[in-house]
Amino acid sequence: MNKKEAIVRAAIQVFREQGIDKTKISDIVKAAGIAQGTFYLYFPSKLSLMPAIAEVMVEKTMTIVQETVQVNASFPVQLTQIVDAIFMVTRDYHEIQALIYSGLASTEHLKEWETVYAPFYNWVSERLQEAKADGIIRQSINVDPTAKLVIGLVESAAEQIYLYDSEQEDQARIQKSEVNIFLKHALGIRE
Amino acid sequence: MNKKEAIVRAAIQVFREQGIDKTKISDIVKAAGIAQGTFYLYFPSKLSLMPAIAEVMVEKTMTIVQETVQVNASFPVQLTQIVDAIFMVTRDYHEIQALIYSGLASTEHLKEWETVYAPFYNWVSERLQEAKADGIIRQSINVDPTAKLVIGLVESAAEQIYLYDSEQEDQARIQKSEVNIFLKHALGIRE
Amino acid sequence: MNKKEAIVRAAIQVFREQGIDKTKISDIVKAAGIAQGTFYLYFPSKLSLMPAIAEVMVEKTMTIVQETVQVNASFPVQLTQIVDAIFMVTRDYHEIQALIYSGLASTEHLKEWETVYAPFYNWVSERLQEAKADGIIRQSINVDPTAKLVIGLVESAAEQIYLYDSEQEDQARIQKSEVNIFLKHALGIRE
Amino acid sequence: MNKKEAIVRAAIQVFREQGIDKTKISDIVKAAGIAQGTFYLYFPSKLSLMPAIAEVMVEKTMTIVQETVQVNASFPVQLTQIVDAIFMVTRDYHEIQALIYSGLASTEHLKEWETVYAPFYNWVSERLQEAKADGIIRQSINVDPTAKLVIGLVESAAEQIYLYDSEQEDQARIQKSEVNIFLKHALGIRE
DNA sequence: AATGAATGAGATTTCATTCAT
DNA sequence: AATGAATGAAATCTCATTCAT
Repeated sequence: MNKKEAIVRAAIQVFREQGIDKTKISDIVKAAGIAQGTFYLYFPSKLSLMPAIAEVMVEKTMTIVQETVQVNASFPVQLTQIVDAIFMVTRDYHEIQALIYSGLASTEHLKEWETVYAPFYNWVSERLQEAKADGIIRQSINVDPTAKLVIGLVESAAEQIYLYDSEQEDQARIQKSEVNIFLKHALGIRE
Repeated sequence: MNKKEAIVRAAIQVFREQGIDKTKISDIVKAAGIAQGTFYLYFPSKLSLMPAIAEVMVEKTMTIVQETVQVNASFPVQLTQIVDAIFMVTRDYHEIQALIYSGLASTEHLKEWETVYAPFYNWVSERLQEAKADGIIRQSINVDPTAKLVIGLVESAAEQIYLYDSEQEDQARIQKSEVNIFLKHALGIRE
Repeated sequence: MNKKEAIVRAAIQVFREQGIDKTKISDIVKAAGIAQGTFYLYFPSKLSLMPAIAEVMVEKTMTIVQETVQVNASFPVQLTQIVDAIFMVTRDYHEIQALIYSGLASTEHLKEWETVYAPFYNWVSERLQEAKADGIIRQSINVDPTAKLVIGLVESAAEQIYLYDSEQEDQARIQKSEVNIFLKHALGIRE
Repeated sequence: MNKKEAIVRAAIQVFREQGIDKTKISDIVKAAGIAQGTFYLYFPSKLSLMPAIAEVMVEKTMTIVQETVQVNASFPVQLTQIVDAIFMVTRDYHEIQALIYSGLASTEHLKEWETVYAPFYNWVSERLQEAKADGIIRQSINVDPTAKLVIGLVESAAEQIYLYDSEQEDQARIQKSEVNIFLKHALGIRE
């Protein structure tokens, strides 16, 4: 069994349950079923876990997105699917997103953050590029920065709902609909 | 002199300088010029400062926004001014925003958060309402949820820039321009 | 209203509820309905309360004893009444007795202790003196030390019961009966 | 080397020297020769030491009693030896007895107290049983409750002397003599 | 006499980290 | 590689006491 992976898994679980600040290394090792000292064979500190956690989270995000978004669907449909996917990830992992955010921010691991998140930005960027090439969205769009804006917009919209309560599916449906309309206009979608 | 206020002021300052994790209560009281025990007269812990800090931050935001946005300007101009203002606040206080976010999230003060942010949401909502009444933006807009989307979008765009480095004015200018165009289409602004 | 008395009353109440160690001066003043600083106008410290509390306790004890013991009763009857009275006091105030004991012990107020308890010792001593004069108990008895032994014996017997639970009336009845027989022989009572 | 035992040993020593109130945990760990944090590995607080201390104290008492009381001596002689032993223990450890008493009383460890004291009660009870079988004491005696009365009587008599001053050997001799006579009659000893 | 906010020395407590096994 | 008891520096927190009002 891979101890490093066990540590990361356990950390995600414990962080979600009690927050990053209140979590002691001893909580993590207990959850991982390993000895206190073993932790230090793999990570020099609590914060150094963050990039590894971030990586796992981005993988999860990508998995959910790719499971949700149909390759052959039209761009407008794909866009609503992306929104669905991001809402889903936010609902299930918003505590982790927050802690990655503040955990990375409070260290010198910041540069790794961009690298880690890059695959998701790129993937959306590519979708936008295709849509632009197909003439489905306005031609004035710069795909790279716009991809980031879209992801930021949707994530923040989802957080506004799920920050308080992850059981808000009614609210979430309304918010998603608002986001879709907002995006349709922002991107100048022609149907 | 109001000690409670002094504590909050000092906490914001010290948190900005050294981050929330590295800040000891003793740093805060030193900066506030009060005795260690006095802190506990007003706050039971470091995290319980968060709602009070959030309140001050929203006040600061409102002040900057109202100083930046001209009352008589047209809505499109006001919108770019709102974007400028949010970027400004984010640049100067992104550490605080991050910590409010994770600080609130890791406690049970979540419900207070909506209340605290409400004035800002409302203010933008009113601007949108006026613009809608004047026929400047598309009539299909629901002003309340859209106000939240707009603020979330701009904040997340600003954070993408300033999270790494608050000296990125060139990058910021480009990002703001992207946001403005994005918003112009999203809101269906007619000039 | 007499503040000093209010403080002593409040202290007894709070000490009984939470023990001497866990009781802060702030708890006492809160219960007494006075300001923190006022305490120090009457007592220089928490432990300096002890002699005053002890005095009140001995008064209570004497009151109960004198209400229970009939002046005209024969000595053997009076003795069982004394046992009843001490059991009663111990049941209701054993926490206080313990804290007076340790409270006085941990200070330099020890000398006051003897003075404070003296009236009770003396009263029992007088009863023994009378009984001796009446030839009801053995003539070899030294009344003063024996009075102390009797009180010590009965108190310790009562504590053995009530230390754990003040609702032990069945157990208490048995124990009292044992004490009475023990004392009857110890004192050489002739009936 | 057993750290838990070292802590209890050190605590008894330091408590005797400076009293329970004035003793800091840091004093205990210093005396035990361990690190501050190690204390918390074994005990959550100063008061939680009490049951462990009580146990050691009862062991010490038993040891002294068994060293003092001669197995082949007649019961009357054994009884005076028991009195001697209890006076000795009280002289040397009255501070500890007081603190066990109030320390146990102020916590929820009360139930353990009976268990801890049981061996001593039983041992005296057995002596009484033998004496009763040998017809040396009155046949109406119930050995178990009487054992407790005897121990309580002697302890309280000893405390009356040594509470104030452990150098009172003259007083102690007189008091012991009083106790012996008192007991001789109470138990109906036939010589 | 009475108040109670403020104090700060000093206690408790935590927990990341080490290291002998 | 793995362990986990032990560490102790460094933090939090308490609360008796003061003192300006």
